[in-house]
Amino acid sequence: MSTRVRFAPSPTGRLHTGGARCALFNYLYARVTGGKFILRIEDTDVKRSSKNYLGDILDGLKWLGMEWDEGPYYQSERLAEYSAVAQRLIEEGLAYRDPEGSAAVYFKMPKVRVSWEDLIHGEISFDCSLLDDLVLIKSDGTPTYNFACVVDDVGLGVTHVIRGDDHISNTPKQIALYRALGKPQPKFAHIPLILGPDKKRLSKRHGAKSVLEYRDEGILSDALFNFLALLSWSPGDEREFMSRGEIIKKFSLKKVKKTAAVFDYEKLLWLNQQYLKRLGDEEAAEGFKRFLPSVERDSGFWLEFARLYKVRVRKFSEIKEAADFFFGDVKYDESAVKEHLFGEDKKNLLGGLFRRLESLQVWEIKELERVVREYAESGGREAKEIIHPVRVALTGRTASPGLFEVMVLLGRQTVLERLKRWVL
RNA sequence: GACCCCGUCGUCUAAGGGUUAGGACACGGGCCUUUCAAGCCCGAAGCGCGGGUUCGAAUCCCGUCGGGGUCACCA
Repeated sequence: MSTRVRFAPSPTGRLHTGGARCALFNYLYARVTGGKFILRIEDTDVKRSSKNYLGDILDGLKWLGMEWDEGPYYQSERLAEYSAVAQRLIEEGLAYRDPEGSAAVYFKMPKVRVSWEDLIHGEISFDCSLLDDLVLIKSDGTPTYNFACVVDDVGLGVTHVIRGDDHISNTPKQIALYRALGKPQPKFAHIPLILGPDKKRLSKRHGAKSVLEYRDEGILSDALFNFLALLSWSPGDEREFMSRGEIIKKFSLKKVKKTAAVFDYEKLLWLNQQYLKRLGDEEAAEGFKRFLPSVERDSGFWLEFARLYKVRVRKFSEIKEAADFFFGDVKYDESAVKEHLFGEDKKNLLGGLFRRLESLQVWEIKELERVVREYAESGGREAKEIIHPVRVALTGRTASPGLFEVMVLLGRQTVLERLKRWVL
């Protein structure tokens, strides 16, 4: 029988990191087993559900490249089914109506010990006599989570329930329901939660943002996919930088750890940079442009710009700060100016170079480098003694891509203009 | 509090009865170099604790401590 797994988010919030990782493991398991990845929307809480959240979830899944094979199914469209099943349980004497007279239906919790062989944790057992009778149908006629979940997992023929550890305590209740329904229970795999730096469950504060926010700050889909896969799972060897194909090929629930993982944003950035620097110049340029003012530059500029910067930032959004001097006037860093541009000597130095550059016909990397080095030599100086001040004059800072590349990208006019400010 | 789950460098992890406990991020140092990155090299850093079992325990068992999760007519 082929595997059927599902991701069943509730549209009461955006697709955050934890949800995305849960979806990912389901997705990977479906792909590695050649089964189906089903999407079900648990929208029975009408008051808290919203169209915006739903959109965020669907867009997030698509952006991460986790296309579902079936669905989305909506629980809000299956209310009649839940009522019918509840009715049947009442008739069989396994459930009863609210004695107070509301429309609520309760399940008679069997006072037995249940256990299951969890695919991640091994045997887990729980004494159901500790549990109260379970509300199946609320007084407003809508089903509760545990009930709708079981009815739908049965209806959709779900074979493996892969979900967060926080559902372990729901599992005994659901197993009791499967038994009452006379249906075989699926395999359960409870995957560890993702924790924040404070070792608490990931919250808004640190990382539980929508996956779309990662997209919007210039994290690559491939990188987040790769990073999420590595939380509580590893292929067993020492590989970390892996394509989707490799991950799908290697994924196995057996290699999923039992321990919760702390979400390390720094490592995500590192992984993202690994992807970024391997990007083609054209693609990288498009990514950078999203965070830059829209200015007219030819494609030659953008390709070179991307080539220089894709190894210097960890995510696209960092370009705004890193390369601001290309797209507006320079913001001079005070201490850099103080160190490299103060004094008569520096001004004379730059003045001499300014005159040589002014008369230069060819504005190319090699030629510029030749001129600067010759100029330095003629004055008995090391090249860096002139390169550093020029860099500060042109970029306002002490760190930038190679100076001659920068000079070419900036263009003759801008270079001479900025240099002139420090001459006299 | 009750119940359930879980403890390997700061973090992500590998190995799992006999290894100098391996890798990665971050951190420190070096090389390269016009600076910054990238890259390469080196370094510091870990089996929560206590008992067993065993010739031998990070690994198995028990306890303890610590962390997390769940205890809704929310999902």
